[in-house]
Amino acid sequence: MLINELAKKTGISTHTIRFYEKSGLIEGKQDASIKSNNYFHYDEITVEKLEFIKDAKSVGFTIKEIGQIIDAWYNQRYTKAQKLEILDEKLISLEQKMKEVKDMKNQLLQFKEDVVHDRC
Amino acid sequence: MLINELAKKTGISTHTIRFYEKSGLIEGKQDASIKSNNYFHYDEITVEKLEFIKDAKSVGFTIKEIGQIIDAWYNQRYTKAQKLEILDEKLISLEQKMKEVKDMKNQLLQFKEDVVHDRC
DNA sequence: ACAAACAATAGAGTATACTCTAATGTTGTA
DNA sequence: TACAACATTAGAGTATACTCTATTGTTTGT
Repeated sequence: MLINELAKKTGISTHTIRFYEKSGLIEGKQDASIKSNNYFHYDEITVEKLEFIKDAKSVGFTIKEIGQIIDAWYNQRYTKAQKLEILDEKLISLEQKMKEVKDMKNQLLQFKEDVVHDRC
Repeated sequence: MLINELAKKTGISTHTIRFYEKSGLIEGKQDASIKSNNYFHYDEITVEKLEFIKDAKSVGFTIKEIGQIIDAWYNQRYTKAQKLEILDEKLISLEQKMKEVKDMKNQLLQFKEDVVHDRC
């Protein structure tokens, strides 16, 4: 599929898709047999990657971190051990994030208590 | 205390503290009785606020959102109902974030499985 | 044939959140 | 009293992650 279809399928703008491509997160293929244009073609894996990027961004991973995770999955240049190391590292940071969110939740609940009982 | 002591106590640079002050998150007081300088003085509440800002930033709240939460706690201009509304809204977004983090954790665990079983 | 829709590229612009520099004035200590 | 350490303000610079504009070329439907 071409970039417009990809954008519609994922809800991510063509501009942002091109930005992600420049950032190395996804990769389209140009069809050498078509000489009249240099349009990029995208596959279902790219759709999957973009969906993953959306989720990963919302939990606070940076473009760089998302790139590492995608590589840990799709890139053949890494060994199994390297891939697992990257994924374990990200899992640890998610555990940390989970704890931070829980603590913040308790903090806000405490704030609510304080408001209710006029302690602020 | 002056800004340098505040910076040391919180581990936040004087530059960043001033940035937070300009952003309306904290507020120092100038002592009118001292005419020779216009130094700002900070209290323990400000220390508390800065500690909170650190935690709130790490869970992904923006400066604007942190400002709302701080106001919900310390600002007298809001009614009790308004304060509770703000806090409830942030609590909901934390629940959402918790779910996203959990889902991402499962996704990464799945990636690990795929790596281990050579499915990528 | 031709206009509307779509494609690529380069580069400029925006928002957020700092981070640093420069200029200038104040305080504390040897 | 010199001078290092600290204070303020204004404004410039940086990093991240987009977002938009302009230009040029291609494809498709009437």
